[in-house]
Amino acid sequence: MPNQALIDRWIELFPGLENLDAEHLATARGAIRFAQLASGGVAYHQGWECPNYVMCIEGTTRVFKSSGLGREILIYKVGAGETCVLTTSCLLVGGTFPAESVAETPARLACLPAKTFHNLMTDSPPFRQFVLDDYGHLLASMISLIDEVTFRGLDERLARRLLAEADAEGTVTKTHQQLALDLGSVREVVSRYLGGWERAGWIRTTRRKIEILSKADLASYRGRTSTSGALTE
Amino acid sequence: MPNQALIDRWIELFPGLENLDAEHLATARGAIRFAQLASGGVAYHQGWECPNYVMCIEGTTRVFKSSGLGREILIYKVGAGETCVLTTSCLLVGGTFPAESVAETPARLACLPAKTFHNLMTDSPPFRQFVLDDYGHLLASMISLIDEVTFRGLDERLARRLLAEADAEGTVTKTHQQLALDLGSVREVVSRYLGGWERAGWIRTTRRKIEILSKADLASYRGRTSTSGALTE
DNA sequence: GGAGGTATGTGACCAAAGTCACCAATCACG
DNA sequence: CGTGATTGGTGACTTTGGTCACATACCTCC
Repeated sequence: MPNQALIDRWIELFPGLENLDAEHLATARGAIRFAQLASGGVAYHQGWECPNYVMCIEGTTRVFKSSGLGREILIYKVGAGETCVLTTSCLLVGGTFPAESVAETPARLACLPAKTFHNLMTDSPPFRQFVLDDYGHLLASMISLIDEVTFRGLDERLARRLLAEADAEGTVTKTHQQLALDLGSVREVVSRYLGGWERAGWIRTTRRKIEILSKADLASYRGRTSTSGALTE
Repeated sequence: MPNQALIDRWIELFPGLENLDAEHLATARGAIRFAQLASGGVAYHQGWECPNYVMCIEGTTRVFKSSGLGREILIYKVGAGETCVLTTSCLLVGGTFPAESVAETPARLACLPAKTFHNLMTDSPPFRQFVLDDYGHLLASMISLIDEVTFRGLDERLARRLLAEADAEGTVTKTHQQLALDLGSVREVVSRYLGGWERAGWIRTTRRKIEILSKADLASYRGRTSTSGALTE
């Protein structure tokens, strides 16, 4: 894809950028670089320096924390039109990347060099707004992740995850192993719950694919733990 | 305490503010308000609007997420000289407070009204720097919390927590119940581990107090889970 | 110095989730 | 087709951590 086409696509995907004045937008256009990641390619390893502000143009990237072998937990995903918010944190504080980031599908990324990022943060209020909005949303989603991991059962989290991963037809194209990695658990446990739900007629599973038959049952599913109804009283 | 003394104390505690130019600092001084919280007083409830940027002058505040009754998990604490970073997020994104914030000891807070906060964010680069530095650190600490909750045993987390709460003499002045709430667990389990460590001679416990006798043992303690040594290889 | 509140110790039990060890499908590809 | 790799299914077992039910302590305050 020629560079000009990429720039157009980039601007189109991030409408927040249209509020920049001409001068700042020109600066951004001039400095932006594009990178292509194959599926499974590593965008960041834990501990890496963060030389760019990264926006995703195409494909998706998983950002996760990995344990001493075998287990991982998904922190968030970055899709087209979203930014890799952890890079923001690195850039702001000057630290290193605190997690792993790997392309889930082939991905194309727009990278704004740190220097340009900092200049724009200083000079352009709309750019600041653009960056900090995303950041705030990530924080909120991380708090809700902490809440889920601490207080909700794996079954409940799995149900949510299925709904989150489902496409428009209600199909999730993932292996049990991949779901387990998203949740910080292991395959056997995921398989067990899915098996139960299949027997209950809520889903149908085939190799690499899970069809959701009863969105409602999954959505209202609460592990035995739940007192959450009482919360709002 | 007279207002002037509070202002002095505030400026002293937040040296980052000294980089503001005279004009902006004067704006801040003019707008700042002080609030006093009794121990156990609520600074924020989940879902509240966030009308102020909050800095802590004295005492400490716990920011935690609470489950459907009885359980909580500590997200971070705010001590003198620190800011309540979640309020930053609320202010920047315009959302509501996503957790609870309660004074652990009597606390005095400096509050900068949202309007002044936004003006300073726009006009003063040093103020921005001041705010965003803190903001970035919170993300890193939340990721490490997610990691701990997901992959580490409660015993290991308890050991860390004791070390974190210990004063210079190695004494932790907290009840088992309070420790349990910090960790998102329950008293009985905490008591069990403490009992074991007391028998092992690592700590000595008395009512409301835990003395750490062997910092080294606690610090190197790893639940049975640990592959973490293998991580770095 | 007793009464009542607060904090802790503990045993018995249970449930959730991880581990281990297989086996059975399914698929890709030569 | 047939062989090997990937994926999923399942039973048996262990560990961790939460629940319940009490029994003590200890501390405060009249």
